[in-house]
Amino acid sequence: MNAPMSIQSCGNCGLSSMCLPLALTQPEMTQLDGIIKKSAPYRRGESIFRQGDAFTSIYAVRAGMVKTTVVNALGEEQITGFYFPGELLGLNGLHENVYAGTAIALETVSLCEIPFVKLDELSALLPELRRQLMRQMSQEIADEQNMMLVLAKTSAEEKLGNFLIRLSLRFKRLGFSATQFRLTMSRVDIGNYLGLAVETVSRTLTKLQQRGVIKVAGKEVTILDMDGLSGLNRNVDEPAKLVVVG
Amino acid sequence: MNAPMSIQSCGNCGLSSMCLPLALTQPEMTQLDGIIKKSAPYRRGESIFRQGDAFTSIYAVRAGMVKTTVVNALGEEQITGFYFPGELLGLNGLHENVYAGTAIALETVSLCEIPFVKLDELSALLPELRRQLMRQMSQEIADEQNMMLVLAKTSAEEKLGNFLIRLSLRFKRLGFSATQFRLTMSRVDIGNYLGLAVETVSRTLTKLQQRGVIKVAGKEVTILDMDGLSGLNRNVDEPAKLVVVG
DNA sequence: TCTAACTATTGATCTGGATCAATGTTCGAC
DNA sequence: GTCGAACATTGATCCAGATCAATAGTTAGA
Repeated sequence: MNAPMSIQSCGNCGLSSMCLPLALTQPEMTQLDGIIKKSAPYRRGESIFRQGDAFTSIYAVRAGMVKTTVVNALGEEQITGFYFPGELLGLNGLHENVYAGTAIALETVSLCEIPFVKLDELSALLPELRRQLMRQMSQEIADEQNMMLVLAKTSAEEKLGNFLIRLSLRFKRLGFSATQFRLTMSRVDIGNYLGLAVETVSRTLTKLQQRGVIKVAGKEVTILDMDGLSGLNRNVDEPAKLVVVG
Repeated sequence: MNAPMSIQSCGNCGLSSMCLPLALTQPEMTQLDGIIKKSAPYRRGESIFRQGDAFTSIYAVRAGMVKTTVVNALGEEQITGFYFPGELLGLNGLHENVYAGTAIALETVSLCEIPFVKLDELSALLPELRRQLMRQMSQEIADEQNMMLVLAKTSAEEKLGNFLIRLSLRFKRLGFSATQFRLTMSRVDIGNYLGLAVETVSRTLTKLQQRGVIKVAGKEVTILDMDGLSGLNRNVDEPAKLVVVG
């Protein structure tokens, strides 16, 4: 009944720290303050940038959750990520000076905007900022490679299990409960992201609940058996077979 | 019968240009020369770095093709990319100072090695190097997001079509024929990369050949109908339906 | 040159998840 | 509150691609 609460965090995120764990001196921070702009809040469904737009800025999420998508020539859309407070949007835009995807607010979202021109100047002046930016890009590359593994290899159960665990870790990092949280995104979004039909997402969540691994009530999820969730595995019954044989 | 020819390129790749399209002044190039090391050749199957190894260097491919893989907790392996001359390896390692995947030579490969410590110093001194590195990272992020779309959404035919087209574009960029080339990697590797069983790769290639879109002879591939390949689409017959209705 | 071990193709069968269909639930706007 | 639209669940059926199986072809090494 309450307005849905967006993920508020970044309490430690002054503008000057760019939502990043940066160790800067006071003059450096002052320097950043003049450049990083706090954006007006975006509402649910609004786009922050669109695929093909001229690349102008990188954004750091301050509050709320954002999804990013890419569209191919056939018009098929794929969700490429969900972004939490403290994470960076637009890192795929430096390449051709055009955003390679679209970013859409899943709830009320506020951002820091870092104009790229300025960022380039600053990179030269603030080595720690440059390093942090590269680390974040590196992290994104690693994350996406792991996502490729999930998409290519796993069953519906494994995909959902992996998805919930990764959400859990990120809520935890933000200081929220790792075992109980709200799915900001719709089932359709989850399905799109994981390469599953909505119906399969629904069925699989039900199945996991029946098995006592999680509890689902609408958007509210509770993880009851973290090991069970992370151990999801095509061959769980193989050890049992061995017992029988013996 | 001949020893398989590795992809030789980077004729324009002096060590000092790091296999990258960099516009540097002469003193800058001299500076780079002292830092970038030309590696001894790696043989087919040898690893350049392994998942979990301490991150020391970024590598630029000079000749030959490399595959990268990630392994998850269950030991499932996923090929995350094939790397051509001029492309960079190890970009996912900056994050935690550990390589987040393994790189393996698919044929005889030679590399440039750029020690990261030095790279960090240089980034401050050579803005163009820093920008280029960031562009490459950005490119990799965008590529992987597109791969997520391919993995999540497309049929076996679309996957293979997309795969062949992307190979084609890269051969073209290296100055080779865009319509006739050799698949350096095995069918198993292709299947793993695209999330398909080997048998499906084989069958689908045969099907595409029967349809006259490509010609396959072992590892040798000829693209006969580029548009047919790129237009692979679940709903190709829908326009026809409309005609019938009218 | 021969052999053993990969690598690739082709066929037969099976199945997980897509698709189609119907119903139930939630939520924002009024 | 109540209406309509979007979102979610559940059931029935179907099919693309996995898996199992057998056969070729290719390649490295003795």
